[in-house]
Amino acid sequence: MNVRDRLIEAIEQALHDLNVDFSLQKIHLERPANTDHGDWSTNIALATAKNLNRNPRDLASEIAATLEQQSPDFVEEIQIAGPGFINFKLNDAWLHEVLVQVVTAGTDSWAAHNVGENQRVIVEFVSANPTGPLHAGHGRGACFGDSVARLYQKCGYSVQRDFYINDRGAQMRLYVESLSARASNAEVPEGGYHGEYVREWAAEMPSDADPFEWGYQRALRSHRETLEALNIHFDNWFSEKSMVDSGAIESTLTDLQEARAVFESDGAVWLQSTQWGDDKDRVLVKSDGEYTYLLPDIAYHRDKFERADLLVNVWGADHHGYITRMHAAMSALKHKPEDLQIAITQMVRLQRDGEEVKISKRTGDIVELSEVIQEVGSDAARFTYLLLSVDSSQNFDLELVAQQVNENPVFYVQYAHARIHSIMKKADQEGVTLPPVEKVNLSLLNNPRELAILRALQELPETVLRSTQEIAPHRITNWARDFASLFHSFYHDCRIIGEDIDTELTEARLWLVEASRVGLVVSLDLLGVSAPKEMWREDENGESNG
RNA sequence: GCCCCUGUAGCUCAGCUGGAUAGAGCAACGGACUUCUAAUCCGUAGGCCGCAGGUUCGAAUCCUGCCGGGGGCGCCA
Repeated sequence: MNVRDRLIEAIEQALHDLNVDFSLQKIHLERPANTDHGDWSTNIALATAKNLNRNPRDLASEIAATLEQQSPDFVEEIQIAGPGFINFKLNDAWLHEVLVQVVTAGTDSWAAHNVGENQRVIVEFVSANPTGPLHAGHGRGACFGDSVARLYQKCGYSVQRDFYINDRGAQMRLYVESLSARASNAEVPEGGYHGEYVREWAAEMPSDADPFEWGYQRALRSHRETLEALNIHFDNWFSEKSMVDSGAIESTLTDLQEARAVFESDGAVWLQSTQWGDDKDRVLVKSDGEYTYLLPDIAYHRDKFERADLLVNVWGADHHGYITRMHAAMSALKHKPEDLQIAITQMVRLQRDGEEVKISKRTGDIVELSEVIQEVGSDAARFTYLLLSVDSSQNFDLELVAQQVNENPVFYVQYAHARIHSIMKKADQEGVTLPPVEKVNLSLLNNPRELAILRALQELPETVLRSTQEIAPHRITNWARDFASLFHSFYHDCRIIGEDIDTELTEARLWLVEASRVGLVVSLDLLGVSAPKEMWREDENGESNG
């Protein structure tokens, strides 16, 4: 049992002994921001005092006194502070235990959880129309979705990544017509696609090719290549058209009819989504007999629920209005709305040197995602996309993100990892043999820099869990950046290898370095960012000075 | 008009399942290389947390209203 759970248990016991009813309260144990307030703190006295009609500080004192009597050996001091907080100062040994736990778990297991219990999750993201290249905005959804999938995996879920392809309907038709028109030097149809890429692709298209099939494959290849450049791989590319052929769309409609969720009016078939809180009913089949986008999408979600227990969708801000109707449709099909989680990503504005970039210099169109990756690199693109909460709109400055400068945190974090490998290499060169961690005197690690690293590592599992629950990978990005900072400070203050460093201390610090490596690798992996073993800055002449 | 996101240091943003003195990066200023990579570190300065009420022992955080920014409100996808 870890320290936190043991503390909670001790508190519960104390409350029990005092006959304090805390059934309404969960015992909240947190690490105070200010280390003067101890290693752990609880507000339980504040939270329960009111119902008991007691003074919180008095209650806190009683709880503390009871705790003192049965206090676990690792507790060094218990203090009452402020309006009634109970603060625990722990022996540093608890952090040395953390070190052992981290290196024992290693990069595969540290911060991993079982909460998923192998439940199946489908994360659906990007799902761009196969009518043209991905643009910079798709990049955010792509990196976010992939990182969310990694988080679910880390939490013990069985994860699949889905890409839904709208390969039928009006948009697809217009795209194919535009492609054919360009191929034969005809006019692009009304409402068609005018982008430069249509010209380029039309020029590639063999004269005997079927424009629909060829155009579809060409767009898909473009998506796939761009996503692979970000190291994003989908398990399923799910075709909308395939559901027409398989009859899945028709049987979905039947299911909805049997659920009494649809009605006919004005020659159209409607989903009575107002039954489930929508502000109006929605058309499923138009009066001309065509499906709207909604019905195939419902059929697709029905299919996903056959393959998974939990669905996570990543949608752009322009789709937020569809959440209610999709939840309504799932409710009609007897699924729990909370089993369909929908994350909305806000807009991305591309900039260069602070100026908004609307148009690609190369194509004259919207800037393609592939151009962004080419300009800044995959690691910087991913880290930057994942730096902010997706609830905030993002200014993505190409100039800044491409630069290997201080303002760009991705290199700062990666550099911490590179430094670790430098240390390992040095240790190797110096012929240091590192004994197993149980044989090393970890109590020598008492420098505030060293202890700060262990505190942060201790927090990573909880950060991972929260990131997953909140579908918020930016928490990991921020953890990684803060952690890199702690590591750089430690590195600066604590020499690890040298003639004037005691062998025992070298050993303890090397294990701390290894634990740090675990933390960095775990967090970078959740972000899909590489952990390089070496990094050399290029000088002005573009030459490596390493 | 209705719905969603958002407003925190000069800039970009964390913090928002209520907690103690509101944090980080960058920019500014001042320091630190004989070292395992100075792509680093240390320090200083910088705040009516959009505004006004409310709930609470306690509000950046929750509720209501208002103001500003972005997005969405089709038998389009």
